[in-house]
Amino acid sequence: MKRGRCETPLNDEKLLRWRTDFHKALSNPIRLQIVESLLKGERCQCEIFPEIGLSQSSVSAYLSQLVRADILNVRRDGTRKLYSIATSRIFRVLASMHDLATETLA
Amino acid sequence: MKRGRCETPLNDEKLLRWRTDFHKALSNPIRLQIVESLLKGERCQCEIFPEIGLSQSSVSAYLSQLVRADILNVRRDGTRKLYSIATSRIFRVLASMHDLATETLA
DNA sequence: ATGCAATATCGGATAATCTCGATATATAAA
DNA sequence: TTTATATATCGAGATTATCCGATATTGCAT
Repeated sequence: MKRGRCETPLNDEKLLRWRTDFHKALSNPIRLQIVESLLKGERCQCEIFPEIGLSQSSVSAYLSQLVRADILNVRRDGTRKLYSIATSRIFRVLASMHDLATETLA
Repeated sequence: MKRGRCETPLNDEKLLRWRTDFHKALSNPIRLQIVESLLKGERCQCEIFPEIGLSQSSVSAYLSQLVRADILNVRRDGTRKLYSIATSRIFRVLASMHDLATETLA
């Protein structure tokens, strides 16, 4: 009985959790702004947090949260950490969300 | 200086708020389940809340929240209230979110 | 090793969310 | 008008989120 190449068929519970965690991560204006500020490319925390206007510790925690939600990637660059949007699929969802918002508010 | 048919050009602040409110509304497993249960069509609260397994008052509040976030529509039908997904654009966003989740977890 | 700059973590204060039971309101029917 | 059903609102306790300053850690250069 072939069912595709997935051994453990996608658990609905896990799927639901992942989706709510995704939404929770973007349910805060600061975090959404951080993500939006990465649409044009990779940036380090040291660039992000002064322009956000929140303490370094808060922005650090927010960035970790966004990474845990699979929304951002991190990589080291010497003493810094560079953050970027995890996958092109995230771009697509963000774009469709922006469209939904503008059309709904229009 | 023509700028399209929108008098007050879309305020970024309002847009950001709407988007975070949208995500917040879907950041709870119960609320996401409620929305998903409406994918097949309109239903009343009296159908929804027993299968959700939460108190009537909680589900009532959640439904109002989803309406306020422009995710659901309501209409009266006698003593009941029928809820449905607000627009087809919501369907599209939900579908793209489902795809993102399954692909990310795969 | 020492110092510096970037990032992470901890403890805590305040605010928001979740959820309930109890109660109030609204609609329709008898 | 009274009753029954569906929905809404209130008050409260438990949990979680938000944010900070202080402190720890990490990696690089000197």
